[in-house]
Amino acid sequence: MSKCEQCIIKRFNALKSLTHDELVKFSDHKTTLHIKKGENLMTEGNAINGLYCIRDGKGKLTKLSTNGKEQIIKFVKGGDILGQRSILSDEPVGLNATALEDMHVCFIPKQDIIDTIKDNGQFSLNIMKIISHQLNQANTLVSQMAQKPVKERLAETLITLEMIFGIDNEGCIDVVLTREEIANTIGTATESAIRLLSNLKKDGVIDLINKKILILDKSALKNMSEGY
Amino acid sequence: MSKCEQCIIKRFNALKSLTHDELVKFSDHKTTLHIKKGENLMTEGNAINGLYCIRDGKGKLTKLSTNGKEQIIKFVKGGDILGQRSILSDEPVGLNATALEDMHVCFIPKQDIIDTIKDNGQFSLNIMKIISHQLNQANTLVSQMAQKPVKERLAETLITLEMIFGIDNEGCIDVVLTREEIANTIGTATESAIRLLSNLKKDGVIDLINKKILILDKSALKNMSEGY
DNA sequence: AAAAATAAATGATATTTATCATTTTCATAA
DNA sequence: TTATGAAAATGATAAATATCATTTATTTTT
Repeated sequence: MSKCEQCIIKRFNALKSLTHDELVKFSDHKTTLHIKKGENLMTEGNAINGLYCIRDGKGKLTKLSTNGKEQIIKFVKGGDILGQRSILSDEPVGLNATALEDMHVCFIPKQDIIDTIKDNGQFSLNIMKIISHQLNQANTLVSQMAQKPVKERLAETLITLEMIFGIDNEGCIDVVLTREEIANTIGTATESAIRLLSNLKKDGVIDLINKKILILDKSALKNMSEGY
Repeated sequence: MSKCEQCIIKRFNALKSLTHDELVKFSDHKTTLHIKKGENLMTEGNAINGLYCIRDGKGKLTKLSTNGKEQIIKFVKGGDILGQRSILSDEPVGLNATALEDMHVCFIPKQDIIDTIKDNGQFSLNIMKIISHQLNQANTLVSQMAQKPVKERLAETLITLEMIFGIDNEGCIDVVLTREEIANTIGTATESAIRLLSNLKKDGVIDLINKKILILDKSALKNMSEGY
């Protein structure tokens, strides 16, 4: 099994501030999971007993609302860590984490994380920074969901998806989502999302290639996301 | 000027884990502010150089969306602390904090907070817990805003307001909000909020006494907030 | 490769919500 | 105290969005 000390992924997240000894400890205690597309890594309401570090693959973080609809709160990919919020607040997991494609994930036991937070001030601060940043993002999202019409939210979401997942060699946003998942991201009915996407294609703003989306006119999308 | 060591407010927030020496240091360095109704304590986009601890009074945390509308993200009151997210992530303030009524607020310089986070593991953990909890709340709010219709969001909001601010001696929710502020909380037009409140009154679920709201049938509201 | 299942697309319509216009109520200061 | 302005309320209408029904396309299974 590969070792944390040599793992390239850690350069991109809070684990970069770990000492060599801490990395060795993590490496000794970690387990590696293979999550297949559609499977859950974490489930809303469950207790969690460690931190997940995504090596590769893509996932969605969702919340089930009381009316049974799924809301996608955030997308994740290699380098992201999951579970820190729940570990720190000692609350159950607040979101479902589901694989959008096969994922490799390392699991580090809770006690190692807690110990390291106490010992390593820089690590502690990095984790705080991540959560603080996520809180800011979530607040922004609340405002957007509450104030922006569906069309603007879709435009915003397409830009965000390209930023998160980048583009493939055809220029398409490098993630495959169903229309339903797009609808659940912007908080609208699937049919509404389909119609708006069709309109964007008709207007030459995007193209729909196989299961992926190609942004043709990003500045048009940007304007649209701001209500112009 | 009163001293942090003797302040009763600190029992209700992260400051309760401070040592006597730390409290004395905070007390020596703190300044006390009097924020009048309508005035801003923090402004979105500005840098912040300390932590605010609310002694008394009530406030709203808002965000201005690109179309110029105000979204209320959260309400605050005595015992709450403000600015921790910005201090930790070293980012500008993400929200405006505005007094809903006159407030007394203590300001503790950033460096004292940072030093204490490094020295006092329990304080550090408490701050993390607060932010983690807020992140969970914000994620829930995203889902509610995106998935629930306006009527359900209003019902939810009324219950939340009563939980946060409690009731006065007439049984009314103990905060005065304009219709516009209620609309900006649930993310709808002022007229829509007014109409829904009038309907709730007509149906005997709430009463509108002076500038305050009295919840008459909480279980009806609860059902309504869940779509029944 | 055909059949079955799932996802995407489209149309018709209903419902929700916003906007604009006007009136009424309430608070505040000249 | 009345004049002035703001907030609240109400009506009429328009726009946005959801729902339901149906068709077409795409995957998956047999």
